[in-house]
Amino acid sequence: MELSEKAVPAPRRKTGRPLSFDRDVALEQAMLTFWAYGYETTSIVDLTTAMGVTAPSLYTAFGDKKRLFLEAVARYAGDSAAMADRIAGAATSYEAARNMLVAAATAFTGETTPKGCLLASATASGSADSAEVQRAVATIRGAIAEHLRARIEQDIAAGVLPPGTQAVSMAGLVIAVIQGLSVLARDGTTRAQLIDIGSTALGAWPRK
Amino acid sequence: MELSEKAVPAPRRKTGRPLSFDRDVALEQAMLTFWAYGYETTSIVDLTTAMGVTAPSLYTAFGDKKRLFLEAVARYAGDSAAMADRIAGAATSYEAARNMLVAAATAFTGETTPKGCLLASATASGSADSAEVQRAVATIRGAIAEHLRARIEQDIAAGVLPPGTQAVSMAGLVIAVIQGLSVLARDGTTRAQLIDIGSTALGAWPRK
DNA sequence: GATCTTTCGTATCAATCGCTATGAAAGTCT
DNA sequence: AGACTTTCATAGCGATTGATACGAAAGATC
Repeated sequence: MELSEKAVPAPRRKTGRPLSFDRDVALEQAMLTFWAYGYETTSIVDLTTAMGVTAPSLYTAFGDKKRLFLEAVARYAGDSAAMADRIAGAATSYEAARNMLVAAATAFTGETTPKGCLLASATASGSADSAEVQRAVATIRGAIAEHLRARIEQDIAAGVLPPGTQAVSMAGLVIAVIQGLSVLARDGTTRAQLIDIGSTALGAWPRK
Repeated sequence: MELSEKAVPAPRRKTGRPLSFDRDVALEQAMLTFWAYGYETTSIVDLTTAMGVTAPSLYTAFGDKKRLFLEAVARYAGDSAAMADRIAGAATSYEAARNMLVAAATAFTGETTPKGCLLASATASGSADSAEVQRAVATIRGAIAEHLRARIEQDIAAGVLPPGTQAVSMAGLVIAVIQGLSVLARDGTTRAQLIDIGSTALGAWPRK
């Protein structure tokens, strides 16, 4: 379960002038800004304004824009990792999928957070500069899909799901629907409608 | 069936020096560039390079970046409008949905076109500047969903689908899966896998 | 051919992009 | 206290952003 690799939060020297701001709070604000505007379309000024920090402080504390984004994604995925934990903990893969879909629909329509999914909204670009960013979010999606796939295989082996069940396709469907819900959430679709769509998707779940 | 409002291609004066380039070809290249890089992350230089046109020519022929994008989207949606036509023409709403999903999975993994969906990749940003762009692509998604919903209602009335069928949720699911397939296509998922996921989603279709 | 209209290529515009040089300030260390 | 280390705020770096001013060039109209 290493979705976020902890990314070495900071060396934290023993001497020198201490940070005048709360690093975690600033990172949280950066995450929300990236969540709202995406990676390339979030400017350093946007970040420094939201974080309440000057540009040099941002760079000394987080490296550069890309590393700040990756750290923000790791924090965001930390919440997703908790969701991934629920995959293993769920009674069945069906319930795991249902929990994921409902959690996604709820998170994507939060009132104190931007609409949609940070991972889905991160990159609209295929530029070489943001290739690493694209890989990072794709890796997280792949990891979540892999966890769900393994949980489905487990149900197949246990006889909860029919032998012919396509675990990869089922897991892929859940991920696709979740990312699709993010798009619809940005379009203004309500939480109730998103949950209905997620519930409808579960109709594709094989029954024994 | 007015998905793309034709957007007034150009006034086309009778006098003056004629365009030295093919406007349709240039628009096609602009569409492909936006498709690959998104709206905000596509620069004017990117466009002029791909279109083989200088910046002043681009502005005199297409207005500004936003109008060029909207016209490019209208052209892209023209292909989607053909897909929407197939909704009405399909024997059942199930086959309409199946055709849409397969067509999407195929288009999103084309070898001569960028990966994913232009509409899904257009905006990663919620900035005020691109609000109109976001509304435009959302409107197209809504129009396609509405066509499919109407086709589903038609099947319900004809007794092809059970009376309790949630047409809005079913149509929303198809749109969500299609937009999700775009994300997965960008991640590198193969065409075969995308088609499998689309086929799996159809398992949610109500049976009489 | 003269005139008019429009597009052409060249050379930019101000604004913003991500990022940093610089020296003063604020701490911890011996 | 004095030396050392790191962050602070100010100011600005070169590069790129979307969009144009300008005059020459190319065609239609008379």
